[in-house]
Amino acid sequence: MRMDTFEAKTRVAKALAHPLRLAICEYLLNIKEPKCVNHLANYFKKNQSIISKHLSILQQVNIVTLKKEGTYNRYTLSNPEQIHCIIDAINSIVKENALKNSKIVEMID
Amino acid sequence: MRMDTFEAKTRVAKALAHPLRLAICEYLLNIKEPKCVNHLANYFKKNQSIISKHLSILQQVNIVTLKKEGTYNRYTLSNPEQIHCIIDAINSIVKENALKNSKIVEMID
DNA sequence: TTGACATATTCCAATATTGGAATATAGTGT
DNA sequence: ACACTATATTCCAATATTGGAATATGTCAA
Repeated sequence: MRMDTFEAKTRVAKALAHPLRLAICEYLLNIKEPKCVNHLANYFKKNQSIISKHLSILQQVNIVTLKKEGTYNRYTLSNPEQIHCIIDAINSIVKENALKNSKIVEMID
Repeated sequence: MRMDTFEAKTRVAKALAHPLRLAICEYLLNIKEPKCVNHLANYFKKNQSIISKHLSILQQVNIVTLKKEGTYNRYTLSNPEQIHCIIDAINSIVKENALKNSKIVEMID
């Protein structure tokens, strides 16, 4: 198995592996509209520079696309279907884990 | 938006965000059989301790399940369908990026 | 019990990621 | 040119992740 193939895949996975970046992706997925840095900063109650940096990380692996409109930089998901698949799958795993843990708690009680 | 929800999701995403762990998942997905640490160590040409540690990380978020058989610890994917979705989606994004980059190279030529 | 094998864990140094503050860049209107 | 707004980037200290070596645990069979 060639490991170098996995470097590119890992870059994408890493880009998603941060709570704020994952939240931004889920938000952009639901809102279905390009959103600017300031809007996201207000929405997530974070510094503009933090949001900008995280968007840059997402953009580097083409999870997100930037469209400039005047002074506004509006970001959208580049591949909404794929991001949808990933987020759904992750949510499903997390839900199953929560369910499993609650059953373990029942056994202890 | 509640950020604490994303902590659990991020744990899963982080577990996948490593070239060897992603490769292990893809391998287990294709092989469809529980594999032991030693087998994976040989296959990926890595130390037993490295493989064991990465499997432990995958197990902590229930990406992988351990079945003990004598001295052998055999690991399988806990949620093959979801992992399949995630890996397919990541591969699709990576492929699209490669295509896009090759087109940019064409434009330069 | 002892040895052999399979696996897990601990410790540690190197490296990577992170957030915050400050600074830089860029566009728009006056 | 200037101020104003939106965004990006740089620098830095704190924290997290990593691989490798050594060590510990666990199982079986002689």
